[in-house]
Order: sequence, then C-alpha cells, then structure tokens
Amino acid sequence: MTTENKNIDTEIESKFTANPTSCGICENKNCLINRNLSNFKDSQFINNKNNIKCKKGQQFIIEGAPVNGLFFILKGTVKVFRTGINGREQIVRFAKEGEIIGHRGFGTEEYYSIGAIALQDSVLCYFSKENLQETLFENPKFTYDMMLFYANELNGSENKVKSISQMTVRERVVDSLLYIHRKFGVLNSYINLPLSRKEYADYAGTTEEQVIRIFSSLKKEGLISVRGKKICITDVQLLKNEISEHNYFLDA
DNA sequence: CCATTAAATTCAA
DNA sequence: TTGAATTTAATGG
Repeated sequence: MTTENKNIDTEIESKFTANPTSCGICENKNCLINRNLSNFKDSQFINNKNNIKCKKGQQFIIEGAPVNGLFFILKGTVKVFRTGINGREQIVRFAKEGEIIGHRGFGTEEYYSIGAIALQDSVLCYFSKENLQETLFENPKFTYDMMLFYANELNGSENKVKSISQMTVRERVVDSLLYIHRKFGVLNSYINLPLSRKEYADYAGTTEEQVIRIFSSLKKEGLISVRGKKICITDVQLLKNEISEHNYFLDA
C-alpha cells in the first residue's frame, strides 16, 4: 500500500471514529440524501440525524405509533407490512440499502399505518420531521427527488393492487419471486435474500401452504430449484412467461 | 386448518 | 467441526 493511500485511509478512519455513519463516507450512492450531498454543504441537516442499529427480527416501526421522522436504510434489508383483520400480515414491500421507510405517514398522517422489521442486522439513519422539513423548504432539487420517489412508490402500489386483484395465486407467487429476484439480485445463482415461505405468502397475499405447493410444482416444471430458503430461478424468461398476460412491470 | 415427517439451521461443546 | 436441539418446510388428511 502506498503512503498516499495510507493517508487517505487514516483520514477516512478518523471520520469514521467521529461518526461511523457519516453521509460523507457513505457508500449508498442510490440514497436520496447521498445523491444530494453537495446541496447540504452549509447545512446542519446531515449532522442532525441519528443512527439506529437493529438486530435481525427487530421491529423499529410499530403500527399506530406517532410519526416523528423518516428512516433511511444504511445497511441491511427490511420488510414493511400492515396487519389485517384476523391478524394476518400483508407485506407491503421489501426495502434495501438507500431506501426510505415510513414516508407515507410523513407530513399528513399522525400515526404509522405500517410496521417495519429488520430482516437482517441493519443500521438505519433517522431524520426528524423538523430537520427534514427545513431542508425540503430550502432545497428544491432534493424536494424534487423526493417527489419522484413518492411518484414511483405510488406506481408500485397501484401495480400491487392490480396484481392482487387480477392474478391467480400461482401468478402472484411467481410475480413475488421475480420481484425479489429483480430487486435483490443473485448470489452464487441463488436469490440474494433468504425469505421464509410465510414471508412469500404474506407478500403474495396467500398462505404458507400454497406457496410451498406452488414452489414444489415450479420445481417439478424445472423453473426453479430450491435448497431450503435458498431459491434459484433457473430460467427467468420462462418464469416471466407465466405472468406475461398481466404485463410486465409489476415493480410494486 | 392441523398433524406428521423430513429437512435445514442454530448453537454450544 | 460436529451433532443434538430447535426451527422451518413439505405433504396428506
């Protein structure tokens, strides 16, 4: 290692010690905050955030709790859900690094209508309502980015409505597989996010048993292969054909 | 939905 | 690293 590199390293390290999650050294280039960093130069905005560590399985947003701010995911993955009448969980979406959690309640709603649980050990960046509002007023570019994000979210949720109301159970399960695959990618040819059958069911709006049975038939048909929670989509195109009549971009 | 068996994962020695 | 304990998956009623 060169001396130059060493200096850079120590510099980064000292920043890290001061604030291990400072936006300045954050790797999440798809984070809204990170993309607008240059606009926050003289602002206290990013210094006024809090970092929250979440263990796997820990719930950090509880349905019905008052909204005080917004979470960004620094590290890890999270599921966002809503509880139905008979206590059944409807998973609204899965979120990964750089994404925003709890935004629906921001501004207008007083209480969260969703819950959120960390699927792995995760680190969150928390911005208070006041802090965020101030920056949104001052910073049109950032506000515009936020608006695009909301628009995109709405598009996704409209697609979700369509998929649940018009697709068969099998199609919804296939669609869920493709969504996770597209969003979280692949590691050693397996989908890079281990989910239980129940979680697939809660996302697809069906039961654990249905998912297990559909997985088995997909396996028989050679569309996927499975090892425990690890799932490999052998032919993405073939799987897409399964839902092709419903049109393509179910980005929910 | 529940019961049973098989399989996978965790955990501690 | 192993295998016993616990959790999760698969299947059939």
